[in-house]
Formats: sequence, C-alpha cells, structure tokens
Amino acid sequence: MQSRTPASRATGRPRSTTADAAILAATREALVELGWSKLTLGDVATRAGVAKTTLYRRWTGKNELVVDAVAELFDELEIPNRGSLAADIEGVVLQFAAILARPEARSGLMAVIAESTRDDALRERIRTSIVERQKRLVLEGRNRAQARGELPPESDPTTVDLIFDVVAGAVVHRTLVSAEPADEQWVRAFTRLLLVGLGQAAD
Amino acid sequence: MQSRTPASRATGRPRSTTADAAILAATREALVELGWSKLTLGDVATRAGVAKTTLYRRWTGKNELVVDAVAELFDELEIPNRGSLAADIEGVVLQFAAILARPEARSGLMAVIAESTRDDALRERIRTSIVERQKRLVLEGRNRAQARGELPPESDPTTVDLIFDVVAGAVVHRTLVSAEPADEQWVRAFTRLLLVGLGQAAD
Amino acid sequence: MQSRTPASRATGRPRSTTADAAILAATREALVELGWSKLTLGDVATRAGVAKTTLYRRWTGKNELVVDAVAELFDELEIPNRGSLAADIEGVVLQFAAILARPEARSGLMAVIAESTRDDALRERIRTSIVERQKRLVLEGRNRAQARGELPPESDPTTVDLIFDVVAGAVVHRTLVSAEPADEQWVRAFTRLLLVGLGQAAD
Amino acid sequence: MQSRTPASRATGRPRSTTADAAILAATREALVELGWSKLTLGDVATRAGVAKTTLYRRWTGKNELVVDAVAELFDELEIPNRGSLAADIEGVVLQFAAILARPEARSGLMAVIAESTRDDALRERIRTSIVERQKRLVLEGRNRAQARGELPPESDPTTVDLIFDVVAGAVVHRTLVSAEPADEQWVRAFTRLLLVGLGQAAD
DNA sequence: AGATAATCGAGACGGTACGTCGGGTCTTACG
DNA sequence: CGTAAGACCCGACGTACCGTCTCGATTATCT
Repeated sequence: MQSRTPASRATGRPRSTTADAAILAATREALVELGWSKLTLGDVATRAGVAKTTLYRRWTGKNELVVDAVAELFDELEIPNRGSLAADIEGVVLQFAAILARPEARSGLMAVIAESTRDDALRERIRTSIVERQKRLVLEGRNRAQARGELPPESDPTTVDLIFDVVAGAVVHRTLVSAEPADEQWVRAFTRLLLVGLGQAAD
Repeated sequence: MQSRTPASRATGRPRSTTADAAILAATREALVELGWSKLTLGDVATRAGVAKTTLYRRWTGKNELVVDAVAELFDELEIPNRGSLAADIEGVVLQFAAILARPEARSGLMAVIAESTRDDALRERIRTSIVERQKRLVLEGRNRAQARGELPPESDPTTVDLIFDVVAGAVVHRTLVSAEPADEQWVRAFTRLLLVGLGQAAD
Repeated sequence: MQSRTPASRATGRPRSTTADAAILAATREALVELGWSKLTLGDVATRAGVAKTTLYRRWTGKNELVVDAVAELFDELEIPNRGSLAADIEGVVLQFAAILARPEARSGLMAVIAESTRDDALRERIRTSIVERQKRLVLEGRNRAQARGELPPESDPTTVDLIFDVVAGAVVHRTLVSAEPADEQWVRAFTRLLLVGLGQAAD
Repeated sequence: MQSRTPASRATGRPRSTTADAAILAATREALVELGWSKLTLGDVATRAGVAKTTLYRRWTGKNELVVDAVAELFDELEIPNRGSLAADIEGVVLQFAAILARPEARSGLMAVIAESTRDDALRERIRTSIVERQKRLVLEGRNRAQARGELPPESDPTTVDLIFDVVAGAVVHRTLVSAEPADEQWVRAFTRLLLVGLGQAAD
C-alpha cells in the first residue's frame, strides 16, 4: 500500500513488520476519537507505540495515511446472493451504509476526498485503493443478474461507472450530507427507484 | 447567515455592513487559490482588508465561514422549464455540475461535510444553509411534471428527500470521487436511469 | 498634571470633573491587584466607570497615567522636626520606606522609570512630577540643620542633588532590589553612615 | 542560569549549545534598539536565528530572559587596585556607571526590577543572578582596605549589604531617575560623602 | 567475530498558523 | 461638544503541529 522499495533492501536493520498494522489501527482509533482535523501524526505515533520518524518513513503525510487506514474498511464488503437483483442490491447497500455509520469511515473518507480535490496524487491513490477496488461489487452483481435473466446481456462499460456513482453517491449523501440513516425502509425505496425509475415508482 | 442578534444592537459603533460580503468573497478567492487545508483565516482577513478580530467576531471558525461562503454559490441554481421532465432534470443537473466544477465549491464543500461528521452544529448549519435550501429545486420540478401529467399526483414527502440524495449524491460522486466530468453524455445517461430505472435502461 | 487646554473651552458639554480622580484611583487600585504589566487601560476605564475614549482624551497612554497616579503618593511626605539632623533623616526615610512598601508605588514607580529610559518626555514628566517636587525635603532638612548649627552654611547646589540621589537610591535599592525591609534598624545604620561616613562608622 | 536538568538528558536530540549565547546576545541587541516594552520574543528569536519554540523551551518568558541577558553585563565589573580605598571606590563606581550608561542595561534592568515587585520567582532570580553575585566587589574592596589599615577589622555582615545598597542605589538613581551622568566629578563627591559623611563633607 | 548499515525511540529544531488579548482610533446615539 | 458603548485595525502573545534533524542504541546482513 505505501511506497516500499523492497528491491534495494540488502543490509541494515529491517523495518518492523508489526509497525504498519499498529499505525493503521492507531489511525482508525484516533479518527474515531478526534476526527480528521484534530488527528495529529504525533498522536498517532504515540498511540501506535512508535516514533514519529518511523511513521514518516512509511507514509508521506496525513492524507496518505488516512487513505490507507480507511481503504481497509471497505474490503469487507461482499455482494450477497439473495436470489434476485433487488435483494442483492439491498444487501450490499445496507452493508455499505453500515460501514459509513462508523465514525472512522465517516470523517476519514470525506476528508481525504476533500483533500484530493487539490492533490492529483492523492486522488489517484483514492481511486486505486478505494473506488476501483469496490467496483467489483457492481460487476459481480450485474453478472449475476444477467445470468438470472434479470438484465439483458449488455456490455457498455460506462454503465458500471454510472451505477457505482449513483449507488455510492446516494448512500453517502443520505448518511453524511442529509445526515439521515440509510435504514431498511430507505434502502427499499432507493432500490425500487434504481430498478424501475421515477416514472413507474409511484405505481 | 451568521448568528446576528439585531435586536440588541442599540449602542456602540455598528458593525461594518460591507465587511461580511468582502470576507465571504475573500474566502472563495482563497479557496480557489489555496484549497481548504491551506486556507488560513489570517490570510482571508488580509484579502478582505479586515482585521482578524473582525472575522472572529462574526464567525466562530473556519468551518462556519466556509459553509456560508460556499452556500451562496448554490443560490444561483434554477430549474429551467424546457418542456419535459427529462429535459428539466438534465438542465438542473448540468448547472449543478458546473458549480461543482469550480474549485471553491469542490474543496470547500467536501471539507465542511467532512468536518460536520464530528460537529452537530456544523451539520445543522450545512443542512439549513445548503441542503434544505436547494430541495426547492426538486419540489418545483416535481410540481411542474405533475402539472404536465408526466408524474402522478403523489404526495409522499420522503420521495423528495430520496430524489435529492440520489441526484446530488450521484453528481458529487461522479465529479469529486470518481473525478470524471459530469458532461452532457453522462447527464443524459443518468437522467434516463433516473426516469426508467435499470430494468428498462438497456432498451 | 495632565495636558489640559482650559483656555479654549467655550462651548459644548464640559468635561466631567469627577472623572480624573476616579481614573487615578482606579489606576492605583489596578496597580495593586495586577501590577504594571498586566494593567490594561480598558480595565482601568471599567473600574473608573468611564469609557476608554474619556481616558485617552486626558492622558496619552499608560505611562503618563501611571506617573500621575503614583506621583500623588509622594506628596504626603514631610520632614519632621525631631530636634536633630539624624532624627530628622531617620524620620523622613522611614516615611519614604513606608510608601515604597505599598504595592501601587513599588511596581508603578519602577515601571515608569524603566520606560523613561527610552522616552524623554516621560523622563521629564517624572522629573517634574516626582523628583524635583520632593527635593524640597532635602532643602528643608538642610536649612533646619544649618539653623541648628549641625551643618556649615554651605551653598553648593549640587550637594542637594547628591544627597537626594544617595538617600532615595539607597532606600529604593534596599526595598526593591535587595528586597529587604527598610526597618528602623537599617534606617539607623544608614543614617549613621550618611552622617559620619565609612571611616568612622565602625566606632 | 536557566533551569537545565543536565542529569536527565539521556535520549533524544541534545539541545543546541550555541543557541543560548545567540539568544542572549540577540536580546541585548534588541534591548538597545527597541527598549524593554517594544522588545518581542518573536523578534529576539528571529535575530538569534532560532525558532520561537526554542526560546520558550529555555526561558519561561520575557522577564527571565532579560534578567539573564542583563546579568552577564555586570560580570565584567572588577574592583581595581589603585592603592587607596577612595581610589578603589571611585574606580568601581565609574565602571558601574559606564555599564548603566549602556541602553541595554538601562531599560532592561529597571524593567525586570519593576516586574519583580509582583513575582517572587523573578525577584529571587534577580537576587541570585545579579545582586548577590556582585556583592563580591564590596567584600573584596573591604578586605583590601582592611589589609591596608584603612578600615578597622570589622565583620558585621549587614554592613556589606548596606554599602552595596548605598553605592548601587546612588549610582542607579543618579543615572536613571535623576538622569544625570555619573561623571568623575560626581563620583569624587559621592566617594567623599561615603567615606567621611555629611558632617565633614563640607570641609 | 567484526564491520557495516539501516532501523528504532526520543526529543530538539526552524517554521507556520492558531485563537486571544490589549492598544489606540473611530463611529454611532444620547445628553 | 462630551460621553458610553463597542466595533475597528493592528501587532504580539504563548501554544500546537508540522516535517526534519540529530542523537545513542538495536538488529540485521555481509565479510
């Protein structure tokens, strides 16, 4: 995840193998307690039982560290096989909402996105570590729905991006901006809208 | 916008009436040049030709100031009357995307949302100043579509919230997270998805 | 004391006559509680029940105000007639020491002297308001001693200055720098030294 | 001079050894140019080529810093051996007057004394760093005069304090309060007064 | 075994911005 | 005009973190 250069490592004391995980865990812990803006790297280092030097040797700054700490959270997402497209969508959206309900995800994710608007390297890191990695969910769900015959065998690749933006964007907006819970009722209404559209939604 | 108490202002020198606008404009200018994280209140004060104390007398901190500075940007949004619901949606989404393309909106908006995850007062301020204020667009669009007969005369109030989250969330996610432009082509695809849903989208 | 211009006062509301005394009293009170460096003019104004404007209209700054407030303290000094030069000296020195034991004199006096090292106008004000005004004590004491025949009828004017510097300097140094009390025992030893000198002091 | 704890310094980067001297020199330089009240710690740090934090790590505030900066000035005092007590006194008093003629001593010394009237720790620091340290001059002068037979072999310890207060006080008062130069003529008259007293001074 | 070399904890370093405080000025409405 | 109130600009305060650096002490691999 961070920019190691394992090739040139021949001699000298090797880096502590446990430090990385300790630092990322300490980062999430600090995010929960303090939030993004009050999180300091000195504090993270102290929590991780590590010197500040060690931290800076592995990450270039606060942004990169938090991206890595947050990215891991989303790896636990999985699209369930509930027998229908609607049920599958509802399942994964609920999982996503559950992650966004955790404070380390809430403040960490939005903050690095905000920073990324002025930092191309950071944006790329986010894209690689989070966005592209989770598009697998949309792909898998579509494949399954096509196998079931619920969706036509289409192959427009931009549709995946569109759906990802709509699903992720709606859940994020609901939970973080509107600050309302994405509970089962909301998820059902959202899924219905996604499947049949506005025109038929009122049937 | 900021917490004035105009009732109790009887004595002493009155607050400068021009300072507010100058400060908000300076804030947007600084957001463009520096972005959220490098924006300092001292710098904003200097740009506005105002003392730091004057700034702190009116806003409690960076977050509140930026919320107010950004909120004004969205007031220029208007839902056009293009004759059909699809065309109306496309029009307002394009306007929204245009605002989000401006750097002062990009970094400012996301940053305050990030901070609001740990600050209830800030979240309320965002909700009042930005979110609720712009829901008027969804309401007006729906009314117009119902008058045209494009939508059934429905009155579920949560539908407005849902649509707002889906539209705003999708555009924000597209432009800021996926970091792709919300151009005409994308907007058309998104509007189609919104109107007819996934099931019919591939016709 | 302060720079009034009573000639040109013809029209308009007359200055409050009680304000001056209230301000000087408030200054001494604040000196006691806070000391020189923590004394603020805003606080003095509040204590005196007066607006800051009123204060600045009458004094140009903190230094001038404190000089005036402190100068009044020394006006109560009087050289007693105890029948002998030694007794007279001891009496006036004890009075002087008593004034220097009061906190408003301690911190106020030294502070304005310190400031006067960089401010000629302030130094002149101190000289006029305090130093020259109290040299009357030395003159009177010498005249009385000459009348008694204790001192030869000398007329070197610089001797007065010398004695004043020695007496005032010694007491100030004893109380403020060495921070020891100028009690009766010390005053007796000092007077003996002053009268008969080091050579005979050990008899 | 400042509160080092050299015992506990085992780990971490050691403090810069050159910084102390640079800071004290910068302090004296700033005292000359600006005087006490306009001297700022930020400016001193800049002059010394040092960060403000480094300065605050070693001194607790302006007062303590100036005490140390000024105290060094008096270390150059030495009582000369001119063959007689009178000549020795005149010599050291002239040296003392020369130091007090320097602006860094004038405003710095009086200001810290003024502050010390409200700050016991500061008073103690002044006493240790300046007053007690220079009493060596009186002791040495007395010993030499006793060896010469000019003074009786007396041993009252309070006499040293008394003489110190009288000499230091008189010179300080002459130069800073009366604001007249302590030139050779004045020093001669003062020494005569000190040796033979008022009674015989008019011979 | 000893040399070499990169890592480690610790903490001082030069900076930058913070949010507050006080100084002295100015602008109101009132007397 | 004087006054009380209080906003104004300005500059310094002392603190907190930043990211870098310099230590002595480890802990590996390579002679």
